[in-house]
Amino acid sequence: MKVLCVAEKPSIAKSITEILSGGRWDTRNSGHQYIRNYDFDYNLPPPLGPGRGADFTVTAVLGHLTSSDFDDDHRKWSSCDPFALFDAQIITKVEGNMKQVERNLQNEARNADLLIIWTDCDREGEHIGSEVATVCVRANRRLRVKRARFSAIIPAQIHQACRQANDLDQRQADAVETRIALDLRIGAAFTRLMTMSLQTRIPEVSEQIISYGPCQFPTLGFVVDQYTRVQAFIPETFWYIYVAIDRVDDDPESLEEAEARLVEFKWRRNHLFDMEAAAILFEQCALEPLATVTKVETKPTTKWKPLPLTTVELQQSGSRLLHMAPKRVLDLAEKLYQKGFLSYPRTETDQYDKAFDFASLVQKQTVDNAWGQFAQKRVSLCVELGRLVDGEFQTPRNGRKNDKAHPPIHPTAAALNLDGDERRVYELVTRRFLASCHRNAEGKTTTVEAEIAGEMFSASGLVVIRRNYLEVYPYDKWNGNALPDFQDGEQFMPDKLELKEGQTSRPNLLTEADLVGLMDKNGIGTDATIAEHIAKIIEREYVKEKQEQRIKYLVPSLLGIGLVEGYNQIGFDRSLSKPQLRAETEVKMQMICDGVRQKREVLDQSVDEYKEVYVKARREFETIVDRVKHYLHGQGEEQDALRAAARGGRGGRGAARGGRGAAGGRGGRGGGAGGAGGARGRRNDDDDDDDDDEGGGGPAGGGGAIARGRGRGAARGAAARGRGRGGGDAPAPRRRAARADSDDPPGGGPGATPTCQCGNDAVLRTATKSAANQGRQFWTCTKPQGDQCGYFEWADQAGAASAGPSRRTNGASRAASPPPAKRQRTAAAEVSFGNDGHLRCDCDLEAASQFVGKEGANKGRRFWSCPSSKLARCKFFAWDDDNNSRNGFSGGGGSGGGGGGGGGSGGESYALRMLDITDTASECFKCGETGHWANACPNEAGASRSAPAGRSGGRAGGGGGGGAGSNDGKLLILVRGCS
DNA sequence: GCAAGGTC
Repeated sequence: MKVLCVAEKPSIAKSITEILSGGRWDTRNSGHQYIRNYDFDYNLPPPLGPGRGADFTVTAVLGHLTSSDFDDDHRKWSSCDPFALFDAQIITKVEGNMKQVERNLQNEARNADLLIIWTDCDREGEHIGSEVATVCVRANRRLRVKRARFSAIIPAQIHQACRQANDLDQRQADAVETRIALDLRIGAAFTRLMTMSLQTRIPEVSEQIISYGPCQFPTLGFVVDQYTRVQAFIPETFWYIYVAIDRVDDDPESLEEAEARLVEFKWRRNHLFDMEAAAILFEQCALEPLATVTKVETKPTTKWKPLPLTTVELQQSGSRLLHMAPKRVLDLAEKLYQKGFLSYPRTETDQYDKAFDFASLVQKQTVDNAWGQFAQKRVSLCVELGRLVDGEFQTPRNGRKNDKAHPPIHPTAAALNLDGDERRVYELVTRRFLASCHRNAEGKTTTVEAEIAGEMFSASGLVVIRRNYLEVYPYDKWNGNALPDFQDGEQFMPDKLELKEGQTSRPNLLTEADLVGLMDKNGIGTDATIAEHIAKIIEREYVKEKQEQRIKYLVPSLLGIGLVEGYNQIGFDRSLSKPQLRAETEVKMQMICDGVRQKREVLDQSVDEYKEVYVKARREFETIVDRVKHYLHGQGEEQDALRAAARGGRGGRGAARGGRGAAGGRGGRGGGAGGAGGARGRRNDDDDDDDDDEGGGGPAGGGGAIARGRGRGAARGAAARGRGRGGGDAPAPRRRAARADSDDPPGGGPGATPTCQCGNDAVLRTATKSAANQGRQFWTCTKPQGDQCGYFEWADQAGAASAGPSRRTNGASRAASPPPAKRQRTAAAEVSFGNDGHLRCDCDLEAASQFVGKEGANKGRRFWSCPSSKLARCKFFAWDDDNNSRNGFSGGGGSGGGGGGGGGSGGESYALRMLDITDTASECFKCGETGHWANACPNEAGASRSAPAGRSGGRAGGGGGGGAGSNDGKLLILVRGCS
């Protein structure tokens, strides 16, 4: 009995042969350079075979045998209206060098009694199997056809699959045929429509193919979407309390050392978008700065080793870590596979079979110069025990994916003579494999929680105990930062207690690795084709690559944006540039597989739907032309920036963005490095980990300290001084837009479109970034971000009080924009003194006065606070004898140093004031001396740290208008007043 | 000249 086995590719044919033949086979040419025919005897028991002595031949195809195209009447572009392609006949035939493959099948099938299909166990595999069966049966009508189903290339499964071969699943093959026909009709029709219409209308693209494809367009859509998101981003300012302590007693040698040894505490509230609220809470802390440690907890932690490697992961990590295009990574892996160094590189599987032979594969790596020692150390134990055992070794983690055809990508042989990018890809795969065979890294984290005036802060530290897999996997970073000892219940005086300002950070454009991930997640393309789709939209010039340092970002081209915007403006139910359409096709294919719907029915319905879309697109094609022209010919800022981006200017953080221009007029604001914080995605992170990194630093966005902690700067020398960020760290406090001197334009009442400072109608946008304001609408300048005038106003506040706030914010004392997000306060709350002349607290209650009873310099001093009971009490506080504060209530802001500007418009009913610690008004309320604060009182017993000598005379920091930027020695404090 | 999916 003769049995013909046909695999999807030569590699599988060989593997099957090795297993079924027991290592003894003959081989023949097939007529195709890549395909061999293997002959051997096999014991195939009934019912399929005769038992011993079945005469087996194993061969392969090279993927799909046939290709599909339109008939002659429709193949030429000029032959028909593209619309006709929806109904044109499709001819499916074997072409080109596949004819050699076909001939080999025919020759082998003629003498065979049984055909066993060994294609991959997925939908495409089923279709390829049906193609094979069709060719073979045509050559031999008596041929019986069976399908072997296997989930891994391991002996037990392969033997079982052979003996229990069942039938081909025609439904799956039908589903693929549906996909093939739909893709061809839709792709060709839309591509011809777009290319022919645009080529004649727009000279710049007269030579270009403007293609549409159900995968390439959503891919382009992802790039454009992200670009739009970057463009639309409006940074929001937030505030947070920063606490840090230096637990080392010696003075630091340098500024760097001083910075490095600070233990930073994160505020449990993270940050607030309401400056008032943050300032109130900060004030509360500043008045009672002594911190109490409420919890010290140390627990073990692990950094997880990487999962076994899939194709998508290989492309993503190759792109991130090796900075290669995903397609190049895959091409090189393919080469390495053909040379026998790597396993099959197109796999969705991230779990190894239980019987996988790790030991011998690790053994093969012991000869490598770079990681051989690592492998040797582990393999000795391994060989000793004959298998991988838990302990030094651990079997790899299991992911959730299994394509039932291939194992995860792993090295199959040592490769000592590779160089260049081939070596780098091999190294990545091999290190990942060795890492996945090792143990997770182990460490311990310590978390210290501390309370200051009711506010909670925490610091955490990490000690790496065993690096384990990290030894061989340098792509992951895990660095310890041990915390000094803190004791539960201990009290300490922070070295820094600051109200800092930060901004939400702008999202980045997509990297290729990001895009691979998005496509994978949305089902656009397959592991083997994702890279091709990305390459395609670059080749079509819809998207440009932009190198920024070592990261490559994807920027849509003017053409790309124009196309997507054009289709979006036409307004289809389901946008052509979104992944939903592809997802729907996928659902339909699944229905065919499940037998719920027939191929013909799905095809007819889908074609009808796409015909409608086509007709609408053709009817309104002028919109697309218009949008493409708008971008290609337009001279606006955005177009210029995109052109610059395409040429290779800056790109990473928004090609067409003009920095923080929108926030103009914010003199002296620090935090130039804003945005580098934890809110960023991981895409810029070279770390290849996929799990829970420790740390993460402070709140997102950069920050400028508004108020410095105790002024130790002068006493300790420059090292401990403020960091002196660009232009002065202390801004004048952000002011509310509310002003009495309205310069409202006529007719600018509620409901009208406000005018920005350029004199144009403002545009209404929706905030997306901060949780606090998500979905909230605001008015802003219509110009591109880099060129905006800075006008900003929340829609729900705009024009709300025609007697009070201006609709416009222009003028010298205009609020810098964008303002903090905060609720509009009631009119009553803005008045600090009632009609009766009484001071009123934040609750708008008549403030109650009390006298300080506590021993100290302030004993007997009168102050005003909220009259409510302790729990309900607001944070209002004012010294009765503080002239400044009384006078300051009526618009005395703007004494702020550092930042300069902004402060002092009249009519503000409350203001943040900078109190200089050398002012008499700022004497320490513990000892009554000036020159220091209470939190650094050298005369105070019981503070955990004693003040360094000489501090009391030192007024730290310059604080002058936008100068050196240090604000040490100044306390920003909220005081309230009235006009 | 068009798509997307296999493969070398």
